[in-house]
Amino acid sequence: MGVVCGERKNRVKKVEGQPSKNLMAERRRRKRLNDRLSMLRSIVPKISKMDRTSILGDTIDYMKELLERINKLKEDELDVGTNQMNLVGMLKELKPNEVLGEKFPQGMFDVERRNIDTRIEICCAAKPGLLLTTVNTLEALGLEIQQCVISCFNDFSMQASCSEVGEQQTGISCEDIKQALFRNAGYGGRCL
Amino acid sequence: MGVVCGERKNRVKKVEGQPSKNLMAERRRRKRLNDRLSMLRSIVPKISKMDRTSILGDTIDYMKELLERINKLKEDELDVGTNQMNLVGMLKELKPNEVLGEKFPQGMFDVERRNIDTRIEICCAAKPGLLLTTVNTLEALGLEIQQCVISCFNDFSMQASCSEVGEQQTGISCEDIKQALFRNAGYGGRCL
DNA sequence: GGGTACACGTGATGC
DNA sequence: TGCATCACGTGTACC
Repeated sequence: MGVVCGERKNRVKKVEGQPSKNLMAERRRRKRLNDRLSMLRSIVPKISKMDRTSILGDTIDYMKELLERINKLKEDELDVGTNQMNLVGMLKELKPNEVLGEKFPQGMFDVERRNIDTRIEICCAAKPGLLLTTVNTLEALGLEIQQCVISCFNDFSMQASCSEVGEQQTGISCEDIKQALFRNAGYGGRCL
Repeated sequence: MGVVCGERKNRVKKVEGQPSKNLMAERRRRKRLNDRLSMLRSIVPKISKMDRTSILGDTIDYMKELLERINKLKEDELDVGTNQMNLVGMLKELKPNEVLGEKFPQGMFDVERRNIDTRIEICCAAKPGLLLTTVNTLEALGLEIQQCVISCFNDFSMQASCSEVGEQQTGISCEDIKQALFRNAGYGGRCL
């Protein structure tokens, strides 16, 4: 139990000069450890008790909480990320004309029928009066614009859903409409 | 120097039964502390050394890193949040007609000049042929549409930037354009 | 061998 | 008083 007498002095006599150095080193070590502990205590916001054990325990809890918050934030960012992708996709779908030049040097004209609707999609180079003549052409073909989104900045883009008016139901084909719009836009009589 | 003999026993004789209990308590305490330290070491991913001091130091660094990551994520979320707000704002600006009914029962017609541009903003109830007549009206007034976004779903919305053509510069006032568009949309001769 | 880090038992202190 | 925690000096193992 640590109670020893004479013979022990002989055992440790050769390290007589050492203890003081070891003592100082141990003191420095304890100081470093306590400093780190103080830093930890100053960083962790929720300290239940000033115990060394409690400090470490609270630190562990706090780190777990931080990790959870990071996971939550990452999930949220993923969500809004996809949402933003959707919005960007919508905008791109709305006006794909900004990248028209490389993809459709001759413009893009698409007409198709869905039930009673005639869906028209145009994307071509803009020029003065094109909007007016296009709307005029559609009316002349007996197509009434029900819903549409039009934008003309660098290019002219139009997406419209039309219904046929008057008695001339099915009197005109999608291809005819397409050719009429194509010519109206100033291109030749043939399109891709 | 820790080397003591008989007389020391006498000094602590009154607490003879105590040391063993304190000893066990101290052992338990040390064990708890080491357990927490092990948990910390298992949680923190980057452990430079197995030192107690290093473990605490690495824990501190890791916590700071986690806090930075949280701040980064929060900033990002704020950014995409505002970006999304911008996009939503753009879309709302593009077609505020969806909420037209409550806000502008008589439609909204705005015309103003900016340098050589005439900016027109219309938001009113949709009706067949309105797009055509509106474009026609603008042309009749000597206004050539340079840039525009038009949408007609539940309501008709148009934002256009026009330039005056021909020799009739400044021959027409913003108010005149406004009244013309207002009448063209089917309303009376007066608008808000 | 000199240096470092840890575990240990112990005394002191606070509640 | 009893119980828990801490600081301390020391012994010892590892490079």
